[in-house]
Amino acid sequence: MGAARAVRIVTEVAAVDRPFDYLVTERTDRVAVGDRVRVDFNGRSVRGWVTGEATFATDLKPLTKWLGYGPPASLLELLTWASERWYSPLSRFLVSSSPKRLITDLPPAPEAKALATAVLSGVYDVEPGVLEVAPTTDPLALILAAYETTREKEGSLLVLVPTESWAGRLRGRLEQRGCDVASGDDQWDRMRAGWPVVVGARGTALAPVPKVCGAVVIDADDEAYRSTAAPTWDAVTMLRERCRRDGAPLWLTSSVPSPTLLNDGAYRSWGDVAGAWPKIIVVDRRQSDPHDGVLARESLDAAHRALQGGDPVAVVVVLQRLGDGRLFACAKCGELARCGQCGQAEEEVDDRLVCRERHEPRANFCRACGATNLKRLRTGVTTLARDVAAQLGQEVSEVTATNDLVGTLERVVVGTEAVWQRVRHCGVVIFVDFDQYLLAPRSSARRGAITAVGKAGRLVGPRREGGGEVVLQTRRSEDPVVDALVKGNFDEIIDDDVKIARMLELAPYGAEADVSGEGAVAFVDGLRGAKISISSSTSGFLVRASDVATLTSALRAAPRPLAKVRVAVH
DNA sequence: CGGACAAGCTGA
DNA sequence: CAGCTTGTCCGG
Repeated sequence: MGAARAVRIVTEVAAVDRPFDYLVTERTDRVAVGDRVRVDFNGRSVRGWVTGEATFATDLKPLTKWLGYGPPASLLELLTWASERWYSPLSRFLVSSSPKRLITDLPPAPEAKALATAVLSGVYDVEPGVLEVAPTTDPLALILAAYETTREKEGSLLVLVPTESWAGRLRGRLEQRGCDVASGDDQWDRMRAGWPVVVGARGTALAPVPKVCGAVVIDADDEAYRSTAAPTWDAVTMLRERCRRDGAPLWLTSSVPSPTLLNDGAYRSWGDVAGAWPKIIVVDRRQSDPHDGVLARESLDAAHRALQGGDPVAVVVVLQRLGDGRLFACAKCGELARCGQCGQAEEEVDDRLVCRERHEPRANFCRACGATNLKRLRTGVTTLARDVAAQLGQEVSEVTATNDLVGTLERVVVGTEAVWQRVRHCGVVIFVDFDQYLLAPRSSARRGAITAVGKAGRLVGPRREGGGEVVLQTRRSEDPVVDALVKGNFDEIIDDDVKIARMLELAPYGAEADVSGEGAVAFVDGLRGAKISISSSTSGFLVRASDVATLTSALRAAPRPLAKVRVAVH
């Protein structure tokens, strides 16, 4: 009979974010750190996790039952770090790296096999770090290179892509080349057993592999890598920390690396960047005939060229609707109505022009030529589709996130950015109103504009291979973003964004958290005295600090009010 | 979170 | 003052 044993338990009850000790009995003596257990907690039976060993005491209650495997012990420290980093109960992260169904058996993991030499011939060494990669460049060679360089080391290679459907396709391609891949919640047991490769979306950053030997994140700036629900953790920050702890290399790709991604480091180009961007045609709508329809003459020409080709879907027309705001432009000279202070698009309210921030409401006239005749520019997808159909003399399919129509699309598709999900290839993508990106009231708008063109590029193919075309209809042809897209060179944009982030102390040169909910006022009140600044925002408060550590320690030190508070640490 | 128990409110 | 609501505390 061995010494009596006790373990530390964190329960599923997220509101009680603190461990409790329980006694290990004969029927629960197989428990290990990380495992799922059932305990009697204040009179009710709840599930929990073993987070560590505890010192024996006589007044402890016994564990009720061993339920199955949970995250490996080696992952618990990272999860604890994450709960502090994003101001969250530990149980939230324990759930994220636990299986949906209980797992009581683990399969033996295979060894990481060498790739066939035929496959390897196209693979070359790539140093870890941030890689600038054109959107049409196939990342498979990079992933295979990462696999080959880490294969002999102990642990699993994590490969992240923005969507599950991409992960499914990538998985098949890696298996074809001889990799043993685990992906999806139904293969949680394989990950827990330490499968050589794990492929998936955001959640893969918390895959229950015991050790990471390397990680690759494709399109690391994609918004899909950040959780929109609290805790608002992001896969890149998580993997940086995970790889640092496991001494594993990390490869991050992006077509326009953000300051956060660069994180004070440098980036290198991978492959032919400029030539792998699509061919761009800029159409300045200030100069086009005002009697033209939504598509300018040059856009119509490009559409007709595409319709000559064999693509089932030849033409994609994209309209990004950002809120209900409408753009106004001068009916005479075509210049956009923009705020003199912030440069954002203005809209008409009570016969006056105001920007979103209501900086300086002003009389209804054009700054450029003084004309008082302004016209509304924005249209919805349905009216746009009708106009495009009339202009091209073709049947048109509408694609938006809400109308997930199944079946075949017409050769001309009009829609929001939901089209990237529906169409795989086409001859031309036309952004009817590219200014919607350029003038979006977000600091990341410039990169958002470039990313959107990159997604369009995936449909039409790279310029070097004589792919299709991307048409940008704009009133801001002189914009540096448009210029960079035409050249396929984003160095200036990337450097500028870093300078702006430094100047404004945006991430990674400063840290921010949104505080909202009923108890936000009381919570923010309790933050006084800490080295932080507090300002009100649309949803509540914006709390800022010089760095993440200062921010999270201030948040943790503040008393939690009874009313609900949502804290989103960026 | 949710049960336990205490303190406050109400009505015949 | 029973019977109910609302508040506060605490869990191993």
